Amino acid sequence: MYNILLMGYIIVIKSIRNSGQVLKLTQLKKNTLTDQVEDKIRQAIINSHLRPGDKLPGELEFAEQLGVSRNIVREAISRLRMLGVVESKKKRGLVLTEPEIFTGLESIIDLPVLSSKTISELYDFRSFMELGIAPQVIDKITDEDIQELEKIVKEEEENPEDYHASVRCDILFHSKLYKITGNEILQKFQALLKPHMENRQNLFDPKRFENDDHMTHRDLLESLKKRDVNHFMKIMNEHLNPSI
Amino acid sequence: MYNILLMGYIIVIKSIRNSGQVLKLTQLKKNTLTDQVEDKIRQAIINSHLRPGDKLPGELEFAEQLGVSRNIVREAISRLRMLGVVESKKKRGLVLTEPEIFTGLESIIDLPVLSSKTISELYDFRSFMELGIAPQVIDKITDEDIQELEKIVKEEEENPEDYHASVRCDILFHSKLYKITGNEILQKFQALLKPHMENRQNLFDPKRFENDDHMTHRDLLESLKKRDVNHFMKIMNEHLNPSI
DNA sequence: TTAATTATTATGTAGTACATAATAATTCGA
DNA sequence: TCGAATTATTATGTACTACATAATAATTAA
Repeated sequence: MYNILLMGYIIVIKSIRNSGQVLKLTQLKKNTLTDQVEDKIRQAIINSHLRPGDKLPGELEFAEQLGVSRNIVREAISRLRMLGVVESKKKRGLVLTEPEIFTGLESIIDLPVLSSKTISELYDFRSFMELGIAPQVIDKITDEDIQELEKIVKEEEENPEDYHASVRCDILFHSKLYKITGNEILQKFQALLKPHMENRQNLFDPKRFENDDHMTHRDLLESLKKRDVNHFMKIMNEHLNPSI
Repeated sequence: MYNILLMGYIIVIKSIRNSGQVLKLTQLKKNTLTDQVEDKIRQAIINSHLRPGDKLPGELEFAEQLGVSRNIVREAISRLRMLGVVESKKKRGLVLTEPEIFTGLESIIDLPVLSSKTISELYDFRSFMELGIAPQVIDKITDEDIQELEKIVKEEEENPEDYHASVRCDILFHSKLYKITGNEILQKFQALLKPHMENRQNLFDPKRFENDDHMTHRDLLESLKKRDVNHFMKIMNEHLNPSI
């Protein structure tokens, strides 16, 4: 498989019959100059083993070296700046920075462009983690953490009829578990999905509360007190997937 | 707390003493025009309830309406285009599209800008999921899946000394589990981290293989055959966290 | 010597110009 | 009259120029 450049298009040729037959063009993908320059700059960063804080060439230098207008270079850099990969200040030029890992996700999550399937998968994704953190939670949980969880559960138990309180406590309870792991990426991810969750009741399926033998936050908390991983995973699974 | 606009700066005033004292400027944050326009366009998309496939105003219309140069608008749109939120074709203008959810993450993951802490947390993040998918795996696994896993495990067992084969089989085995869940976001995420994992042996800690009573892929497979969630979670946890 | 002032320079923004491609409008031929 | 071919139109893609702005470097003045 190789590529040829033709009339501004990059034609990806996956297979060519040598027996005199016609070319088979399976994919046709146009890269704008901006795309190419963005890639070049990214490659330059990788190849030069730059680290956050290091200085990059100026816009004009990029433009000259790549033979494109400063305009194009600015568009490319603008993307990297949005992602938090570089910062640019007047006179000082470009400086490599450490980005927030979910900056890109954050900037699309609130747009009405994600399919319901994707949203649904995101929720599952989150549910996976909720269970998966069990060992870390058991490993790291302190007595203070348990006291805090106790408070949340008590507030929930005192308002058995208040739906909104239930939702709030649910989020509080699980957020606290995230926090116990100490994993900041996890917490960022959860914070990103939070606004969505609060608008979607279907996550907090009322059926879960109708069933008498479903696992409540109280059950989870009591299990946590035992500090038994396997037991906690079992209860958490039954809490998250009451139908199983 | 409120903001004022002064000489191109947005000055965030957090507190003002009324007793005749001077202003206290706690934060000074400059938003470039491009940042603002990008935000405007994103807000426009949200407020207009546009869906993928819908058409957006042209660059010039944005520029006129916002009172900025076309240059600025192009930079802002360029960012959205990179994220896969919009596509722009000549004459047709801008069209809203559904982005890949991890496009942003994908474009920074290979850059040498992430701290070792972040990388480490990412791996933990992945480890959480590896365990968290257990219920879905048990729920959805077919006999064919088990046969396929059997093949992978056998290949691993036939090359007990080959380190690279071990790593490859490890990835194959767990990737297969991801696939069984059917969650595409999960698979994308895993694919994103794969190149990193292959370069980092510390993930495949040799200690795991030194210990005689650690849980192997064979153990995981045999547990899967029983289709017992709790047992599988237990084994998976011991496989992932042999020290515990 | 140090503080104040003045260049210098790279980014930020504006504006013009033209190429290009996709669509719309028009013309031409049967 | 209809359909095909041609031409016009229009929005994006790229280039270039110009100037404001801010941060640094260089210079001058006390």
